Amino acid sequence: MVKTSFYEDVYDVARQIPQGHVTSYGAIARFLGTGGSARMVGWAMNQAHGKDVPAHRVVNSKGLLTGKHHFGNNNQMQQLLEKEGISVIKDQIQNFNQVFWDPMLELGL
DNA sequence: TTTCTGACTCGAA
DNA sequence: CTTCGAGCCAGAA
Repeated sequence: MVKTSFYEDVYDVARQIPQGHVTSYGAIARFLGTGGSARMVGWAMNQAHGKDVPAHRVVNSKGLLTGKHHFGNNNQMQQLLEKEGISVIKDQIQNFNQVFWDPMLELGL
């Protein structure tokens, strides 16, 4: 795997998130080896607009839709997630541990 | 080079 | 419940 920029690594992982599943910024950050630079992942997602990156499948460690405000409408992120079979109530993903997808388990296997 | 910022995370009060 | 501080790091100006 050719390492280019931090962003491409983030996008690459995000694109591999299965439909109906989500992961956290921190999980991606740890997988990339950047450790606690979860902020960078979120920042990368900010630029993910216009790319094939399902940013709506990336939430914070609590399963909260912290970045929903960047999807345009306040409820677009939730709509997308529910469309994939994920229940979201008040920005909180239900059954979070059941829909959580850890890149370490799939890509780092 | 320095400074600032951020869709984070954890712990503490 | 809320608020705060500190750690963390890539990129832009």
